[in-house]
Amino acid sequence: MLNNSHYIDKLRSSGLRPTKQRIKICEILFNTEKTFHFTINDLVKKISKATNDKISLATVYNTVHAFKKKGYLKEIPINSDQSYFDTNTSHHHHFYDESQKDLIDIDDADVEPVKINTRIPGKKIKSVEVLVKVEDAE
Amino acid sequence: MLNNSHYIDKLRSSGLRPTKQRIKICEILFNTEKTFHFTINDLVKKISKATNDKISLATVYNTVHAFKKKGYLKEIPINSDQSYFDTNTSHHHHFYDESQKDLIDIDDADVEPVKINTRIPGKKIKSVEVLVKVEDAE
DNA sequence: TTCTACATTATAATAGTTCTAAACTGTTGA
DNA sequence: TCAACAGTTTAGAACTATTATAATGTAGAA
Repeated sequence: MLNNSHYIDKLRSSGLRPTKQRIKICEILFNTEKTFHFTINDLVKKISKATNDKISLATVYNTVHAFKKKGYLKEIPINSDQSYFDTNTSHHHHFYDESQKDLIDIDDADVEPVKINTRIPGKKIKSVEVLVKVEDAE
Repeated sequence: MLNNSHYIDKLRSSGLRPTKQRIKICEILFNTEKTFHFTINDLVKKISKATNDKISLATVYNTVHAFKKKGYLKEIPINSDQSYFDTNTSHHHHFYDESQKDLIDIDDADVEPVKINTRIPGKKIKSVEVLVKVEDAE
């Protein structure tokens, strides 16, 4: 059994009740050193590997959306049949290998800051995402 | 009646048979001075406004995908419940107003070229897309 | 004109996601 | 401690965008 008090505090402090489902999902998403990308489907598989108490699909969706809203997850804009999420919420961009359907972080040091020299009146910038699509070089 | 020989040539030269459905869709997509963004649903509505001969949904999907493949349309990577396409195939980026679900072109002159100082071995870059999400400034 | 490969069509199927409404649970405060 | 309530979970239905199917139609070549 892991020490979950950290997650309990984290959840409670952001106004989310620390239910056992949410704590379990926190463990799966945030207990690793390395951050990673996942789809809902990936997460469901991880959950069923990690525990015998199954978590309903609706709860997985609810939780992922709640975590996204609280800033614990980021959604990555890709055209795909499913949504990709990232446990790395720090500023960074992505490669997307369409043939392999593989998402790869780009170290922020490897990207010159993107300068947008125009604004939309009455709007403020929420995020700037760069997606670099790659394919096999022949 | 418009002069469609241009579209007929365009279609034929790219190996697509110039059917009346494809020509009609060309008229709707490419007859305007200004380029624009659309979803499949938007396009279906435009078609039903523009003509009495309805075009089946499957054909609309087929045609949009064929046009995309030929480079007449670009798909814009956004997380959304539906895909967005752009009749502007030149290099440029986008603002996305999530509250209004509104996509806005960013003039390429207003964006400093995005420099990616890393590569994935064996892969070549296919596209670099910047998506700037905005929200209402309070 | 006839043939054939390509296109269109209506409809069914699929898949990701959201909704619903009932059961359950964490939290608060008496 | 316990009742009460709001927030949460759940199974399954519903929804929606998209793709597949298979029959019919059509453009283009011979």
